[in-house]
Amino acid sequence: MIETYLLEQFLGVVEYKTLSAAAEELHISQPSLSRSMKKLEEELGVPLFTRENSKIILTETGKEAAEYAKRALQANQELIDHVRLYERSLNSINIGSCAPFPLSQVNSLLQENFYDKTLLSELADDDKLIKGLKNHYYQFAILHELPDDEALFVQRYIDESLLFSLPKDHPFADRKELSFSDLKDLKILLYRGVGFWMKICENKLPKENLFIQDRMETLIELIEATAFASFSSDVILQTGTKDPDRVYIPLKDKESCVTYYLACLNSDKKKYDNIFNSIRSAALRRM
Amino acid sequence: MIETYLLEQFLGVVEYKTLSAAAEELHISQPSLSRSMKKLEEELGVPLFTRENSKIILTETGKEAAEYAKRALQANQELIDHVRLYERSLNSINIGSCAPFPLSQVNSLLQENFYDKTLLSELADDDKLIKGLKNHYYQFAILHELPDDEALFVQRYIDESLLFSLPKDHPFADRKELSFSDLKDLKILLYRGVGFWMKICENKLPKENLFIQDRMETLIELIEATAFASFSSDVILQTGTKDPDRVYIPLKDKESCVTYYLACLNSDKKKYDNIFNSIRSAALRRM
DNA sequence: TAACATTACGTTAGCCGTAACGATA
DNA sequence: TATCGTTACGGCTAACGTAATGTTA
Repeated sequence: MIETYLLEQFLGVVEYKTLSAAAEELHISQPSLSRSMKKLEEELGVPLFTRENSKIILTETGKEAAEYAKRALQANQELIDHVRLYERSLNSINIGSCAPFPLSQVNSLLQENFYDKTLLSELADDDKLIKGLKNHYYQFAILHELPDDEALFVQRYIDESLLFSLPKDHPFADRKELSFSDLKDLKILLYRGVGFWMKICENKLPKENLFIQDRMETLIELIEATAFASFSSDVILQTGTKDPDRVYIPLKDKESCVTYYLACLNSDKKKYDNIFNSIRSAALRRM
Repeated sequence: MIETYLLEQFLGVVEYKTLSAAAEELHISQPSLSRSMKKLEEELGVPLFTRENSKIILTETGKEAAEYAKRALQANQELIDHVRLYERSLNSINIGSCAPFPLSQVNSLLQENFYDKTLLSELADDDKLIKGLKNHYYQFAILHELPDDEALFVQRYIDESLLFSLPKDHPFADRKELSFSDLKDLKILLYRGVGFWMKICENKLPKENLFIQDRMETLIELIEATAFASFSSDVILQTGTKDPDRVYIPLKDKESCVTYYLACLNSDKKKYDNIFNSIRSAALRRM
């Protein structure tokens, strides 16, 4: 068997063409690399380079060897990656979500069920969520679209409708509903950590009117101190506090109303059965 | 990246369950193996064993790691095997054949065309020949059945018909033809290196009547010194010498008449075009 | 002469084995 | 006590860096 360091050095030489360039890249001396390549050829029993005019050039066999060396190193890296992810998945529950509201809900539900495990949660795009489920980076993902994937178990979770928040003395304050096109001239305060909602806002509204805030505290202060508009949602109002100085107006665009789905790997479904049961019964209570 | 020797040692421990047993198997000391496993866990950043009661037991993560370690070592071994075979295929032409007669013919044809390369030839079963072509162990194979395989280029080569050889004073000597069933009471001298013909003889004739000889010289001496029967073929008589003290009688069974095919990989076909052309024109001359 | 590879030589890191130790059945 | 694993210590292999040498453009 060939030691890994020889293959790494070999691929360095293949990539950088000369021993000197590769040695610098690999942070070892040129003579050391020269010896390593000799050793590799010795162990394979096959010449990988032709040495002429103080140049080393890959042979045909060397090119073949490079292809297979790549595969060997890739398998080695996959071992490392997979084992670390697997260990992580045993000791913690990792949740990815496309939006913050359902994440906090699911978080507390999971905390009750897995009190002995660390919960890690983060926002991510839908495709990153699905990839993450598949490679065990996430155990749960909250999506806003039904994925078409055999490997995933998906359960409908909860709906959320965007509301537009305005001071009570705003000209639009007595409207029964609004649409994104009505808002295009309004300055709007927005929290950066809203997941996929950010993309919808960026698509529907002029960028220069979106005052995006990194810190929630700052956002709240600004809402209190100014007459700028902002967003909320039906489910946030149900659980959170309503600002008495503001009115909340529904948006009639179809993008403002989403359904969230909770997903896990099919192979994990049994393990998390009680989670999905809780969600299902909670959904029934809401109906 | 994880060095190869650590993975080999790890899989040794996985297989032999205890450090002491694995150490003996791997021909290293037990403490060395103990340190290696610690180092592996250290480098992965993940525990692979639980250590209790002076026992080490694989964790769930350890089992996953073993699976991936196997793949990594397999990729490493494939690198070695493939590179060696590839180098071999560049420097020599390797021919496998199901029978000796066409092999010697093809051998001399190839010798003319590749005077700068070493020719290696050997007898083998048809399935070993096809496998050998596919993994570049052989560049050419002589088969006696048309293979059904997309990856292979196959050209009809030559026919051979078995003849039965008898002393002129043998009761069967004036027969025009014979069949295997006629021969079942005769003692028959046979050379071991006849390739697939051996299987046909073993199927059609009683084992105790086959006097198989390892050395061709011995066979010839025995044929001259005894009245036992033996085999020859039409093409052998055409190129070789006919024994004036013997008669040669055709066998009417369909198994006694075969067609040989010369095969190579489709991807190599262009490289060997002139070889196949020579064969084709030689075949036309015989018609 | 500048760039590149190889050879020579001394240093050092790290892998190994022996021996001693600790724990368990 | 026998078995198994870990720790401690010293040796030795072999990978490394520096320096010198050889070769070509």
